[in-house]
Amino acid sequence: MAEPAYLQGLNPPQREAVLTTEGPVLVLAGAGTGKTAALTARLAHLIATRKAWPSQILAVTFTNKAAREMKQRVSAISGGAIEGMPWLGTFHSIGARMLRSHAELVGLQSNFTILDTDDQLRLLKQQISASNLDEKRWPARQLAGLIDQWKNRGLTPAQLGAADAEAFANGRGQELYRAYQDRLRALNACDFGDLLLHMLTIFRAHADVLEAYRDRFKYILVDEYQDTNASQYDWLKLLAEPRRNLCCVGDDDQSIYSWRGAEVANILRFEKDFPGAKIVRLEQNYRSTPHILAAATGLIAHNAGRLGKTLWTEVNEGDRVKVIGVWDGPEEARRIGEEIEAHERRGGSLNDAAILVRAQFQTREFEERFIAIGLAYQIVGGFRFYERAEIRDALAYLRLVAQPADDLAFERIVNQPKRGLGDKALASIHACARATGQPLLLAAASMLDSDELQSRARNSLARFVADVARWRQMAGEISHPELARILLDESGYTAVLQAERSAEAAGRLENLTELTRAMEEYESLGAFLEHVSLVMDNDAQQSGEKVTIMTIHAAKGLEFPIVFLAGWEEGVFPSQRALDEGGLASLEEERRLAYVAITRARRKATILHAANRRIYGQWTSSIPSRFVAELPKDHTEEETTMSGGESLWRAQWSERGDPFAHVARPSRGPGWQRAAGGNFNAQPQRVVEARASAVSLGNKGRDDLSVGQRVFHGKFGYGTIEAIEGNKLEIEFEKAGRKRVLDSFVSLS
DNA sequence: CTGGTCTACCTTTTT
DNA sequence: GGTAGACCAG
Repeated sequence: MAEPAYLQGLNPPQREAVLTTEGPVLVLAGAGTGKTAALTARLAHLIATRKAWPSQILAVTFTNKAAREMKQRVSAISGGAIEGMPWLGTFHSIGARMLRSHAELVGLQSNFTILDTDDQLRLLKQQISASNLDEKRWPARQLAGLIDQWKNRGLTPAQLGAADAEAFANGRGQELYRAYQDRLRALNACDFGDLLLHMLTIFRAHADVLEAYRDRFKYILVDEYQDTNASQYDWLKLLAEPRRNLCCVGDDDQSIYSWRGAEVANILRFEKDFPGAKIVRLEQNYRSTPHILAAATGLIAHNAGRLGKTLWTEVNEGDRVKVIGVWDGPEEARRIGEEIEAHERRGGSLNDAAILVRAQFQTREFEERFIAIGLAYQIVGGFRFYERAEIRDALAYLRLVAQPADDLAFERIVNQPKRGLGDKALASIHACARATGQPLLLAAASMLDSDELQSRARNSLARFVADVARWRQMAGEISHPELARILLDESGYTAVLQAERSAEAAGRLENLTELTRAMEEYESLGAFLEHVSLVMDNDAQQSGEKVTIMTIHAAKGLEFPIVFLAGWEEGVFPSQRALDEGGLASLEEERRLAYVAITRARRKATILHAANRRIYGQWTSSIPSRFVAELPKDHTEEETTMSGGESLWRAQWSERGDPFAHVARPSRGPGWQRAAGGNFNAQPQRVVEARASAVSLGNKGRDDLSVGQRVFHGKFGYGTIEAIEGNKLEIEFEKAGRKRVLDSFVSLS
């Protein structure tokens, strides 16, 4: 009779989702149907009934935000009695945690670095130019995208199918992918995709490891199941067998991450994968008014291949969804500003309002307007704290100290602040590192007592190397925030910023202080670096009331009383890219995105579209999004602020053969790229630099050198070996005089 | 080797 | 329109 607290207030389907603990369960949870409440209750139930200890439950979410929220709610619901669940987290953070324990099985050490997109790109760029490919024709971005896709599908270089192996630069994709993986291993690093892919590899090759995890996880819970990609799916499936106590929660209508490899198919075929699965539908909506719900439902009905849900609500009032047509972008911002001010005058809070946009660039218009009228706003997503240059520099210092093999960190900071170590010096260090197979830092150290570098460069490099060595030693002795402070100080980094005396520099210094402060919350440098690479979200500081501006993607899972949906125009939303490239599938994804957008609103949703907008600094006219026309008329209320009235829109609607026929836009579709790529395969091979080839030739253990021998050095020319000491040679050069050089830089003459 | 100018490309969306 | 990378002059 005394019903546990966590069940109170749950409706029958929610209870079913909570109480069906054994066997596969798929919870189809429509927007605003109390999904998180059910999920957390389920966790509480498992723990309260002693079906499992917190440590025996694997609970996976997609975003850190979701993980954090679930953690908080579970501990609140259980009275904080249970210590946090150790295996509740994002796919990536759990993957990282597992991989740290088994890193050696894939050739990594457990303190491997997790690279972000930026590092990844730089690495690939190097790889591409090392393969004598034209970086312009074969952009690293594209290769990164491909590799990402492969990893999302769970494919290692060896597992690429014939079609994929042909991809990129006339079939060199596979080779580059393999080289990239080798390079990562050498750097003791991995990228996001590897966190899962490596674990898959390990699970498949080491039954004992898999067994141990299967044994541990009595129950598995997956949030946002519609967003899982193939490799996450495989990962889950491996772990869920043979118990099959797998509960997946999702909504096929809210699948908006296919560009990231998410496969809606995963949710659509759940029953087939797990025969006897129980399907629970959460359809009672607690969030929105009937008009909002009906508008969203009517819109999404234009998509085919849905599992189908009927959202309903007990609420029985509310306004229709308002659709406003305005003349241009600035007017759109002005109009929304006015609406928000009106809401404020009625005593409403700024926190009630959110502006949701399709793409990040749309936020600028609002930012400008709101600064002008002094309206407090907050842009979520945008520039992330950890992506700022000064933060990345500071992190690179820390990474290099924690991990001397981190070449990317070395490259980033070796001349930051300026030490007179430019491209030339770096190229030398690179050549040496490549020849000797050492990380850059060690190669740099070994070059110090040679004459490979000019004395000025050598001196400052010597200082740098000694600094790093000293910091490494200190790392063991002092706290990591203290280390960070010392490091920024002694490297001269802060001094440079202080000398600058600009507002911007002051801001950067503040950011660095904030960074060291943030470090204090982590128990070790390693823990902090892990946090940084995985939890790249900006912990929004909620001080004071603010209007929130963000992308629809970022808004998923959130709700606001008043929502403004800006830029519903063809080419903006749905985006031009989606229209050009993805065909029907990507149009449907855009529509799901629209569905997500509308269902964020509790009380009032306002959709806007502008007739003119500046895109790339060019005024472009556009027509209302097809999604506007797809909204059921009974639930909308249209308004236009243009003097021409609706007739203007009608005129544009009628010429719908090619809605963009009148709009000038660069003809650069995927077809163009393919054509361009196919035609220029026989580009002349670049002449390999003499010195580079000399270096790679001389690499095999230099037992071919002896005193008195005549050799050639790329920089100093011909000379005779006077003495040999390890890998260092003392050479009397015919033109340059007596020098000490590394053996890897000379070749037999 | 640095600091300036010029140009190409860009805008999806995120872990 | 703005930025990041390339390119060139001190």
